Amino acid sequence: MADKSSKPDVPQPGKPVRGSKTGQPIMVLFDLIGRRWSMGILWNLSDGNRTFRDLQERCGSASPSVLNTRLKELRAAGLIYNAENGYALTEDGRELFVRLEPLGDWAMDWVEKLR
Amino acid sequence: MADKSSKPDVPQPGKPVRGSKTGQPIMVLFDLIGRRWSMGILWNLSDGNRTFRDLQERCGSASPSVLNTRLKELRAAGLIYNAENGYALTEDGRELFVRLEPLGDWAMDWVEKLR
DNA sequence: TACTTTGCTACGTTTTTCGTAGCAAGCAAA
DNA sequence: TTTGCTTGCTACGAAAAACGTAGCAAAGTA
Repeated sequence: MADKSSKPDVPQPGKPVRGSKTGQPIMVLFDLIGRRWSMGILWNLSDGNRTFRDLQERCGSASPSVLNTRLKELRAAGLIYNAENGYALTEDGRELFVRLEPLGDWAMDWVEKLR
Repeated sequence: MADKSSKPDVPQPGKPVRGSKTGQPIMVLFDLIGRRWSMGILWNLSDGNRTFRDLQERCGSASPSVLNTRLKELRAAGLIYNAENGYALTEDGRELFVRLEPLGDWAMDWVEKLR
């Protein structure tokens, strides 16, 4: 594994790999969680551990390869870890989730309004 | 393969174009804002109107084409609008930002910890 | 032992994003 | 009026990311 000849794949957390050059913390965070499935993964881990397959189902159309990439990224960033019975949020991950949670209720109203 | 002469480009809000099949509101929202630059744009509009160029600078490496796409998406979703002096948050956009704001302080601590 | 589930990797194909290069419109001197 | 600047965007080829599917080793189950 870790074939360096073809894929860079997993970005290092803390360094703005790609994205905002400013280096502002919020932008570093956005660069990490502002990707497909990242927030969905965190959201789905919030109420208990989930296996890879669980997450695949809950994240609808995420292919196993991207899902795997996202999981590695989030793990490298210290937001999730590999528990015995699947993936789980770390303390940091839970803290982040707490800040994400209010989006849930708001999204309901917003989607409602759009229809 | 549909029409080749024009780009689909702008997804319709409210319909999970690509992404989560579940249709859960939060996933619809994540599908919109969980893309490169989306949250950064909202963040940068929070403290006043910004021109296209302003946003380009603040969003570091966003190319004008993606930036334009993101702006169209957010506008279609009713989160931003085209004011006389640049782009601005709508009422909904401001409401969303309020829920995003706590991430800023947390990100500072988090990035600090990572170093 | 054989079968199933799980967690992933490989890999070829689409989609997205990037990185320029324009270009029309507005403005502001000259 | 012409010239030159800035702004908001579009075009387009190239690179990177995401997709979809196949497949495989390990662990669990019958």
